[in-house]
Amino acid sequence: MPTELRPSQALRLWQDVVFALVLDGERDLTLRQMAVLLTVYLEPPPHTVRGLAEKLAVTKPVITRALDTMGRLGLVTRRRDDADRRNLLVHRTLEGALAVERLGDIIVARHRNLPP
Amino acid sequence: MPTELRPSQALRLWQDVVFALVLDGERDLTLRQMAVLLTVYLEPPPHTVRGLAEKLAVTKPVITRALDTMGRLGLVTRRRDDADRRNLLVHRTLEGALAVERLGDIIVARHRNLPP
DNA sequence: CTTAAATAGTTCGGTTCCGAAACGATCCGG
DNA sequence: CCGGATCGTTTCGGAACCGAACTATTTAAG
Repeated sequence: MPTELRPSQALRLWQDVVFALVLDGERDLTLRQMAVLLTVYLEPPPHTVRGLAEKLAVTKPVITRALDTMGRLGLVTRRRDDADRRNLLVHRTLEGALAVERLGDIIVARHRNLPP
Repeated sequence: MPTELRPSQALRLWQDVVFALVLDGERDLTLRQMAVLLTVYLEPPPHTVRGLAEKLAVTKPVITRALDTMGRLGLVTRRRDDADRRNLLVHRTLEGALAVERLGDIIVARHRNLPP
């Protein structure tokens, strides 16, 4: 575990990363969309609409729309579950993995440059 | 400066905090709105619409609308500058300071609970 | 005094997002 | 089979947000 982070440092880190995301100009993901993206890439599969909706405490259409948007951006794909064809499994993509990796690098870099 | 943060830890931290914000149920602030809020509370005054727009590389209406929303939520107030009455100075509020403080505490707590 | 520049706000058409409800597709127990 | 339950999507009206262009107020320059 890293050493303790002071509140002022934590806020500075958060501000730096938020700024990096905003300034990047690219399409801003909603906080909810970001939560979906990180869940898909950080937690073990399978990921279903129902499961994501429960985890985020939001309605299912929110997940459907988030997947629409992120699918358009190439960050995830949807595939039917052959075992139970009602289910829809969310899969990772190379592009999505790279985007998440970039986010991780941004956070690490801003954390490294934090004032003492 | 805290010890180095690994990318996997950084992403887990980001996910934890985003989840805390999403689950809080309260109306989600946009990333841009969050950037404005943190700038007002972490950087020295004065803060003008023009200055915030330049810093975020967005148009002025974006700032005006963000201040509208945050003003409705009681997170900031606007006051005319008596020295130059074209300017509008963004001021902090008690409620806003508490909200930012809560965010800092969330980040610190999630950082502390990070797996090794 | 008059004109140009600067500042913040407003209007416009279009896009995205929201929750609730209705909908079709699929599975399962009897 | 078949009726109910489950799953994801779509539809609906309403709200928020966006950039571009325009307006109103105030300052500064000539």
